[in-house]
Amino acid sequence: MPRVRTDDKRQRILDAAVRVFARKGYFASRVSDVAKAAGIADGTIYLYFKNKDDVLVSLFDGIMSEHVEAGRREVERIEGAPAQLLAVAEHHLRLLGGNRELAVVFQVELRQSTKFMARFTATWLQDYFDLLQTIIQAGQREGTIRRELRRKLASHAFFGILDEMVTTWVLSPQEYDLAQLAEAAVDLFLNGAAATKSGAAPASSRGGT
Amino acid sequence: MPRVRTDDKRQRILDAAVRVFARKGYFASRVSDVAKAAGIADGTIYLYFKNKDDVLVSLFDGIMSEHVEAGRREVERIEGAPAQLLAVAEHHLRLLGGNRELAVVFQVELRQSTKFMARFTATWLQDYFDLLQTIIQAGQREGTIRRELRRKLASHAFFGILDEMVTTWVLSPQEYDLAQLAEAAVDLFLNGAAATKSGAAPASSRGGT
Amino acid sequence: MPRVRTDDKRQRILDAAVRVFARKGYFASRVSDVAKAAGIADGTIYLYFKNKDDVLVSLFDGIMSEHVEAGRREVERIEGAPAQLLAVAEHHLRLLGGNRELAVVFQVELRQSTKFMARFTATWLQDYFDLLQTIIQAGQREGTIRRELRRKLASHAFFGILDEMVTTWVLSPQEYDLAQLAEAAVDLFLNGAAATKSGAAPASSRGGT
Amino acid sequence: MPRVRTDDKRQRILDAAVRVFARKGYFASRVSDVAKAAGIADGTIYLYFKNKDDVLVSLFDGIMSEHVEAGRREVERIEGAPAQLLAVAEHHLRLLGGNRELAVVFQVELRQSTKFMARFTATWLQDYFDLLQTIIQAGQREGTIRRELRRKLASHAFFGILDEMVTTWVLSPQEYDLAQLAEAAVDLFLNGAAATKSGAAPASSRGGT
DNA sequence: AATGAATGAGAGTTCATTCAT
DNA sequence: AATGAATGAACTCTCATTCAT
Repeated sequence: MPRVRTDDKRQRILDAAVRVFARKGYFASRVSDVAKAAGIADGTIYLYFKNKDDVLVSLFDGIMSEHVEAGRREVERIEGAPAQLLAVAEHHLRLLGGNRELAVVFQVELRQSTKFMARFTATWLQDYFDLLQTIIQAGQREGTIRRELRRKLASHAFFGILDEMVTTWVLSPQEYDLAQLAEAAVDLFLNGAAATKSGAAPASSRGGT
Repeated sequence: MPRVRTDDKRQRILDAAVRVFARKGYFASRVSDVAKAAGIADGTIYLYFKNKDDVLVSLFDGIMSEHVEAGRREVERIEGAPAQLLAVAEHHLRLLGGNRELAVVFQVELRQSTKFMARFTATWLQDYFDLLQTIIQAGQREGTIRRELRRKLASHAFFGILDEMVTTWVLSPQEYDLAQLAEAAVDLFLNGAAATKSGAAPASSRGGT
Repeated sequence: MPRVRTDDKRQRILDAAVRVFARKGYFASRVSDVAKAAGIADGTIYLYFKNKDDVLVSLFDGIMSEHVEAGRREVERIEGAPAQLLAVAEHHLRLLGGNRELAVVFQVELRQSTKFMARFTATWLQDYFDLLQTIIQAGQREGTIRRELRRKLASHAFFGILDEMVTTWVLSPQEYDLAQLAEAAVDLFLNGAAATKSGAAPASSRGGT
Repeated sequence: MPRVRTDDKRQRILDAAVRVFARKGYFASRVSDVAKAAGIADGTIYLYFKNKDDVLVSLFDGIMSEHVEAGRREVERIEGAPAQLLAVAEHHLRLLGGNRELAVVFQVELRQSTKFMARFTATWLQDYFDLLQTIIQAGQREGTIRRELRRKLASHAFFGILDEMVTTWVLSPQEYDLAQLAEAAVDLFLNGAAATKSGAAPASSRGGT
């Protein structure tokens, strides 16, 4: 029992942090706010995290490692780049669309600080891009994605579409289902990247129409 | 004459604040950073502003009062809701699109804190919505906007379209001209609100499809 | 039997404390440092000591009680104040000269804080002075020590000579044998306190000879 | 007036720090203790010093730079290594012998921590040794100090004699005049370093032999 | 009106101590 | 008896704000 508690409590702190950070912003949140929200003493946080920054960073790390890992499992389970991209998109949008507070922290707090963003980009985001590039490369081999496409650019574009959808959803007062946009995201991406071109130019529809 | 010098310095502080806040974020910025950027002593800021919060709030107040006032003048000058909305949209997008740092503060910093958001929403945003509702109401009278439309909802939708465009532009690494999207914004709004229905369902057009 | 194990652990903690305190200083040492050095859990220390201060104080108490007790036994066993003083000096110098870390704690850490010094002076040091005064009084009776000498002053002087020898040794980078200075210390003391005066100038003999 | 205050206040903080550190030890002293003793607010200390450590270090720096500088001036003013060494010794012993609290901090607190000692040794102590070595070298040229003597070793020995005298004085309950030991110190040093060995007549060495 | 030295409340963090196991 | 996770008081340091000049 005393050993099991550990992971439990770490998670309780992270859950509390998401709630507090989403509500007041990272800077305005005090460590004691998080502690109170987690129902523990201030000092206890420092048994599980190096400092306040580490709480935020660990939050990202945990979510991202889980997300990237889930993505990798899907890729092995599913055949074909389009279906794989759909799985990734659904996971991405369901993850954040299922927890508005988490999404707020990811889309708003994370971007706030060069410090966090740099650390985040250097680690998990890179892993995510690697996963996407693996899928795209396979798609190029199997003929579902244009061969001449630069993989790095394409992976960023795909991420950008998803990311923007989440940001829009976060900042929007409307309560629509984010996960349902997964198909639209993949469609948008493939309508510019699929080996067989359609006539539609999806890029122009976004950000302005 | 002493009034002019005074307002001059007040403005210099606000300009400095926009730069500093945009770069480091409101919380991470120290009052002394703003003072240094404005080329004045720390204490001088308190001759023009009640406190640090007041600097940020005054910033929003200044921009918004000017913006809303300009909008009102346009409404009197221009005939027809569609043209009026276009004027408002152009002004909105030109204002923020012409000063990325100001846009960062408006789109990111302002949203950070419930405290600021609440105050902002209660005052200038309400004035802005009132202006939009006046236009919409006139449009309903003149027959260019659907009569059964709830005005409050419609004004928020119009603001939302513009706001999301700005946020996207702020967060985007691309350097496109924001003001040029004004027509698209009005078109999007009217394609769902115009008295003569088109086949498009606005909800589906948004979010990426 | 359970008492033996108990005392065993108490001693292990004290030994660990000497090492840790000597290396990092009392204030910079954490209780957990001592616990780790003793190979036990943090909380276990509190089964044997009231608090951190008590560890340091008990350390002094243990050493001093043993030292004073040994001194008393010598006094009963040996005849004549000069020989008794020599025995005490040898014990004092061998005790600390045989354990540099212990000496560091005694000479440096103990002096650090008025709090410790006061407690120490009030108890064991007083016992030590009492022992010395008993010897001196006997010496005065037997005619080996000057009768008009104020006993309190003399006991402090004797202690001072030894103490300073230890401090010098602790702070010195040289690795000489401290116990060998016992004779010199007694000689120095008696050369100023002996009933029959010699012509030696004590000042020149000091500093180690 | 507002400008002059600056150095004044810095000095007041240092003076207060000497008193507080000498009484309670560096670690046990709180920044607020120093502030209170200096009659200022806690935060004010940080206008003059980087942090608590910096107060202690600055204290050493100030005293030592003054001391070394004074030593250099004496060396230029006085002829002959023996007289120069005497001047340095007198200055050293008068400086610390004139302020017991300062001496406590120098002899006890400074030694406590490798951190401080290392910084101190690397800067001012090195300057002090350089000064001593310059004197010794000149003495070797003029024939008052043995030519084959290693200068580094000799400078350390001289410093060691003075330093130990101060430590003894600090730890001693007696209230003797420390500065009066300067002659004895130089005599002790030259009785092992002088080119022509005398029979230890301190008075004669004074003249420059 | 302007300054900037001074303030002190409050932040993050440490660590001696407790207590359920 | 022993543990070590949890506690929270107390520390150092920051920085928004004040006010004598």
